Amino acid sequence: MTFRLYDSARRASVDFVPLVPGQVSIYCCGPTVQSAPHLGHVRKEVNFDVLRRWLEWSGYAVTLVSNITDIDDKILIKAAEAARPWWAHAFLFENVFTSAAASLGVRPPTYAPRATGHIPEMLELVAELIDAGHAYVADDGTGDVYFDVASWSAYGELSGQRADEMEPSEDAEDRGKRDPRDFALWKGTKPGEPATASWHSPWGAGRPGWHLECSAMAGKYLGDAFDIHGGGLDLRFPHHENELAQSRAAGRPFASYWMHNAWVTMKGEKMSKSLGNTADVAGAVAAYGGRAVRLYLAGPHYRSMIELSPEALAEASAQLERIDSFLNRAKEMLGERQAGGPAPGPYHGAFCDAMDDDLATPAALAALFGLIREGNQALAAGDRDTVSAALADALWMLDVLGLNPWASEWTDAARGASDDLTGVVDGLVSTLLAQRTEARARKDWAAADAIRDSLAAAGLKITDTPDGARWSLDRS
RNA sequence: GGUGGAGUGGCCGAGAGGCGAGGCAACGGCCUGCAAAGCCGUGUACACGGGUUCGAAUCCCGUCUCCACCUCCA
Repeated sequence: MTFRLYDSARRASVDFVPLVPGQVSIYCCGPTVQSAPHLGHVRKEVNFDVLRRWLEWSGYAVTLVSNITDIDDKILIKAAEAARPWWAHAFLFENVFTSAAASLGVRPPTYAPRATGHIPEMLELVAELIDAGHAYVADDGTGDVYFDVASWSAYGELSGQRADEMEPSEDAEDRGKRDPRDFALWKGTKPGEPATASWHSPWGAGRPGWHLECSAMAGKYLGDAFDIHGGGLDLRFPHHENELAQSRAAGRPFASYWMHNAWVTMKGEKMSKSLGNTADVAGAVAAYGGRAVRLYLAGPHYRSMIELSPEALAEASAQLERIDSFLNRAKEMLGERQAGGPAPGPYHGAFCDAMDDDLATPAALAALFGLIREGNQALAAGDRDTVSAALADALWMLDVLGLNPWASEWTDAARGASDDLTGVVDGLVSTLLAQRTEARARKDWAAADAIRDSLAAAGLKITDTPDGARWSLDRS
């Protein structure tokens, strides 16, 4: 079975055929680093990280480009409010964003180009568009350069919008636009803007428009034609429509497939800064752990809206406990013995089929849980071979999803965290557990339960196993 | 006005003409000193009204409700 994906442009699931056999090039719109990311922003990171991992496991060499928009109206405004230079503001939040993604096990993209580092490429694209008759310099002296939507008849092909049916823009800042639908490629510097936020161009000092950046950077890193363009559903129009128009109008084929993830909602409404209903990534990670948050974001299908609630995160956490409980018990049973190679069973095949079917993570998780049930049965029956195979395959599936607790992205994060006191707690708790074991041995249940209760009060869950008591953090 | 999406059992969440995805919760049983975990079992759900069909949550027609995009937005 080959990989199939839902192409937003064609509005259908189609077989994926890369431009170059064995290679996949992906451009995914990254953050505008104006403030800390919320869960909606990182959903995209997680979704596309899963895509990348699946393609890599499928044998493709993947190049993933995710840009950093580090110059933009909002950055200038927010930086001014914070009384810091815009470039310092942008870099600060780029770092916040990067660590938020890392805290969810998202691997860094192959390239993360910053808009400000690619002004020459952007100017080149603008020049091409002007030469081709698809862009014009505003005649009001502002130095703005606009894309001429009326000159590009295919405009609207991505979003299905017909230019003549659109609501007229109420943008008061139209300045020198010939048509309200035209969008800025280059913004002439306005009075009062920092001199550092201004670059020379043949049309006067200014800075790039948002849409222009992505086309220019995609072209530089992936070439005029590449495989997949991704981003949040809300970018489809106008941002992606504009990217597509300006790229094709400049003679560049651009993306073969468009993938858009749905957003995170709160009380049924889209999470967004303008609505003020955002949930901080760091807070969720602190409360539930990065893997639980990742599972919450990656579990539902990427094209489904997901509602954020404490219950939803708690459930993801409960699911993770079921997974980890099997992993840990299997590891204990097998000891140092390596998990066996996955003799691919029905669950393995079901998992792969699901992932090949437009990243159907819900069905993939169902396969994982089926495998875990099988593994738990084998555990109870003392069937080491089956446990070994189930463990190996479960770890493989978890690697695909970025949820393998023993993979470096999670073990490194734990090791690097200054507040990881696992070893310390283990030392303290083991003494108490030893006392409890003695109490149980002499059937002093009251004493044994008192120790368990006191540990529970401290937030630790104690589980008795045939090989002794185990403790874990109780996140429920 | 234009363009899309959604309404599934107590909850979350898949599926998209015919065998009850999966998870969480609940209940019963096994196991356990008791728990926990695990295992076994228990659910006849698809907004509403019609229609097509041997058969519809899935197709068609109509209705209602919700959300989003068309303006910065993952």
